[in-house]
Formats: sequence, structure tokens, C-alpha cells
Amino acid sequence: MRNTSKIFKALSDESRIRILKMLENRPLCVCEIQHILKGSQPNVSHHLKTLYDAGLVESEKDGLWVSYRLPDKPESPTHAAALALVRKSLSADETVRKDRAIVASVNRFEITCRR
Amino acid sequence: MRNTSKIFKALSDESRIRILKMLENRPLCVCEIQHILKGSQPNVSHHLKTLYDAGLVESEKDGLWVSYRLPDKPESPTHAAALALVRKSLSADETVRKDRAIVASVNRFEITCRR
DNA sequence: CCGGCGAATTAGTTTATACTAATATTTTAT
DNA sequence: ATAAAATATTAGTATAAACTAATTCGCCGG
Repeated sequence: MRNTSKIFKALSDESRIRILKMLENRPLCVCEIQHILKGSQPNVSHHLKTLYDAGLVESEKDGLWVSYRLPDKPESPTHAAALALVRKSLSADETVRKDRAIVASVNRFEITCRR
Repeated sequence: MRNTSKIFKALSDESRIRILKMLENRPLCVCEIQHILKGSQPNVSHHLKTLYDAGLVESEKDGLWVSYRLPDKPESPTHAAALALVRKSLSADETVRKDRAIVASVNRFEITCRR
């Protein structure tokens, strides 16, 4: 039960839902997510850690960057169902649509990540 | 999005998940839930209010009691999907099993609700 | 009407979560 | 090696959620 409520806790923050919806487009590095959420870098890292600890994202080192993506193979049926629920929801949400429009038009080399 | 994250926030507490799993057996009044969760009455009322505000339970006055139940007709597809996810999960959880065994063997007239 | 019971609300306190600022780590380029 | 960039971690603070205790509300039977 601890595990399940951790999943829901991770999903109970709007920034983290926005991140998951962005990742439906494609894998993103931290600085791209930061650019779209307009939060501080440590704050974004913290949200990503929360999602990672809940088993809702995977990460991979990619040179200087760390790429985050939705799991290919969720670690449990509950994880799969939760991710499916998110996928089916909120695609019409205005913030989500704007976020994903930016995802589609940006790459990591065009943006500044420096504070 | 606010609405969706409210659903997840409501589901992110173990006591509230326990309540939902108990309600899969049958509608319950506050004092029955309190008897099983072993929490204070105001605490249980607060959890029920959180679930109610998120659209995850319905309530009905029943004389002196207030009966809570899972919604017959969830107010949105997201609500339905979230409730379905809970229904499919955790039925094997030890705490959930014990709770539901008590639900099956108790009625409101046999228990003491007084603090 | 009055007293008692179930439930809801309020107030106050504790605990957990989110954010900011500063620092550390890792990797790449010079 | 040194420096610079991307990310992670830590410390400290602000905000929100959960619990306890006390009070209030509403319904029912005398």
C-alpha cells in the first residue's frame, strides 16, 4: 500500500503531471523541462526525483545531459494503470497543450539553462 | 488539471485508500469506518470530506447516521478510471484484507462510536 | 422543549512537502 | 590540469496537510 500511495502522491502535484504529459511527446533533459516549467533547476530535479522514486519515469545519462522518459515497461500493473490514466487524461488541458507545443518546437541546444 | 491533481491528492493517503477499499464491500457510516481505522471521529470525517470533495465518494443521510458509498455514476471518465484503478489494486494487501474482514463481520449497532 | 447520539466544523499544533539559495558532482572541451 | 556546463544534493525557510481537542450542528426519542 505504501508503494501505491507513493504513486498517487507523485501524481498529486501539477508540475509533475505537466512533466509526464510532456514526456508523452518525447524524452526530455532536465534543462528542457526547466525551460518549459520556468522553475528553478533544483526544484525541477526534485520533482524528477519524486517521479523516479515512484517508478513513473526512467532516466539515462546522455553525455552532459540526463534524459528522462516514460518507462518502456512499468514495474507493476498498478504503475502501468496509473500511467495509462494520466495518458488518457488532460490532453485537452490548456497548460498541457501549451507545454507540449513548446516541446515540439524546442531542442536542448537552442535554450539557455544557466541560472 | 486542478481537478485531476485533487483526485490524486485524495488517493495519496493510506487511510483514504483503506476507506475506499472498505466501501467496495458495502456502504458504511462514519462510526463503522472510525471503528476500523481506529482514528478519531473528526479525523475520519476529515478524510471523508477530502474524498467527497474529490468526487470519490457519495454520502447520504440515514437517520442519525451518514452513509458513505462509492459513486454509482462517477462524475467524469477520470474519476471512473481512478476508482477502477483502486478497485483493481491492493485487494491482496494485508491491511486491506483485514479491514474488509472486519467490515464483513460488523454492523453499526454492535460497535461503540463514543470517544 | 430537552437530552443524547452521530457527524461536521473550528482552532491549535505537529509533521510533511515545496521552494530558494548555495554547494557539490560529473562530464566535456580547451 | 583547468574551466565551464548540466544535473544533483544539502540546508534553510515557507506553505500545506494531518492529527488532537473542543465545540457545534442536526436528528431523534422521551
